[in-house]
Amino acid sequence: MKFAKIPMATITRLCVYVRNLEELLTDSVDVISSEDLARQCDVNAAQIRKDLAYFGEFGVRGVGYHVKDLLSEIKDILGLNKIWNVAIAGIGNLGVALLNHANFIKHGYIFMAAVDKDNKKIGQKLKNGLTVESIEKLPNIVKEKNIEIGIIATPANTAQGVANQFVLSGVKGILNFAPSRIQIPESCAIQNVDFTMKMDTLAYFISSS
Amino acid sequence: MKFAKIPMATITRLCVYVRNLEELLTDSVDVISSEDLARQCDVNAAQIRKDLAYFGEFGVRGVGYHVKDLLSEIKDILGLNKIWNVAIAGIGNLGVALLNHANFIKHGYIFMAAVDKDNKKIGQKLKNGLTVESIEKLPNIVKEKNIEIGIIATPANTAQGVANQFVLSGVKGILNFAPSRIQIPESCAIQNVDFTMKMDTLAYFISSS
DNA sequence: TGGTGTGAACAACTTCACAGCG
DNA sequence: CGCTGTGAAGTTGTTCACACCA
Repeated sequence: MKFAKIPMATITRLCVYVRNLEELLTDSVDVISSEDLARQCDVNAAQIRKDLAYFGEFGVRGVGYHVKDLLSEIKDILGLNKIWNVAIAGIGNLGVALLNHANFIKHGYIFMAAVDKDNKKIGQKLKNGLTVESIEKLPNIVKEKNIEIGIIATPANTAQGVANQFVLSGVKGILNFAPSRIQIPESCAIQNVDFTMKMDTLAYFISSS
Repeated sequence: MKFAKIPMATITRLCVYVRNLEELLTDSVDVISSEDLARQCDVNAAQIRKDLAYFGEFGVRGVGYHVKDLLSEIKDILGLNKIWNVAIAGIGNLGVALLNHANFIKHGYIFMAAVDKDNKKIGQKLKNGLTVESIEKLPNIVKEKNIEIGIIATPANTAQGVANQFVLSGVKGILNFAPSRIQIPESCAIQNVDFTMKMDTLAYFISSS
C-alpha cells in the first residue's frame, strides 16, 4: 500500500486522529482499537485502518493501537514533530488574532515575522515581541529567518499580490485567510481558510431545511 | 433532477460561483458560458451545468447564462438574498476580528449581539455599537433579536458548552471557530472553521514533497 | 450554429467482510 | 480469540459525449 495516491480526505482525518489521540493521551489511555477511536472521531473503523495503511502498519492484531506510538507516527507523517517558522502578512484585527492564537504554538508553529504594507503599522511593536516590518523586506526576512510558511491575513484584493511576494521569497506553503482564490505555482502548497464561504454554506442549510 | 440528494461539494462550488459572478457583474459582463465560468472558477464546465441542474434550468442554449440572473438565482438557492441576524460568543482577539470583518456585512450577516462569560468583558462597548453581554442572557437575546446564526469564537474547551447554549436558545446554525468538533442535534446546522487543521494539512504537503 | 442539460461511462472514495496474525 | 490489514463490493461524485433547443 506504500505507493498509492493518498486522498485529501485521508490527510484531513489524520489531523482529526491527532487531536483525539492527544486527548486520549491526556486521559492516560494506553491502547485503543480502531472501533473505539472511530466512535470518538465520528468515522468508520475500516476508514481509520485504511487511512493508516497508506503509511504503514502501526497496530497490533488482536490488541489495537498504542496511543502514544500512533500519535507520534501520525505526527511524523503530518510533519508535526518539528518547529515551523511562520511569517504573517496583514496585521489587522485578524492578523493580530492569529498572532496571539495559542493553538499555533502548541503544534509547533512559531511566528518569526509580521509584515504589512501600511506605513502606520510598520515599526509597531507586537505583544509577542515582534516588530511589524515592511512587506518589501519579505525576501530578506524569509531567507534570514528560514521561514517556510506564510499566512495571508490581508483583504481579498491584495491577497494575490502578497501571495506572489511570498512565492518569490521562497516560502513552501501559504495559509490564505483572504476570501479569494489565489493562483500560485505547484511548487508552493496552499490551504484556504474561507469563513465567508462557510457562512454561506450555513445559510444554505438553514434556508433549505 | 429536482429531488436528488445534493452533494456537499456542490454547495461549496455554488459559493465559488457567487464570488466569481459578483466579479463579472462588477466588470459589466452580461453573459457567460459554462466553459468560461469554469475556467474562472477552476472547475470543469460540465460540473457547473450539473451543479445548477440540481436546482433548475438557468441557462439559454446556444448562448450561456445571464450573469445577473444566474447570480440572483444562486443567491436565492443559498439564502443570500436576505438579512441574517448573528450573535457571536467569545469576544477575544478572534471575536473582535470577526465582528469587524467587512465581508460578513457584504453578504447580509449582521451582528446583533456579542456575548462572553468573562465579567471583565461584559459591559464593554464595541466599535460597531454593540455592548458585550453575559452569555447567560443568550436565550433572551436570541428570542428578542431574532437571531438565527451563532458564531463560536471561544477556546476549544468551552466550545461545546457554548454550543449547547446556542442550541437551547434556538439558533438554527452555528459557525464554529474553536479547534474542536462539537456535538449538536440534527435540527441545528453546523460548519467548522478549523484553521489549525488547515495549518497541519499544509505542514503535511510541505513535508512530503 | 453553439452552448445547455443530461444519461452513461468513469474515477474516487468508503464500507464490507474476512483472511491472517499476535 | 480479537483486532488489524486489505481485496472486493458498494457508493458517491466527476467527466464525457451528445441529443436537444434557442
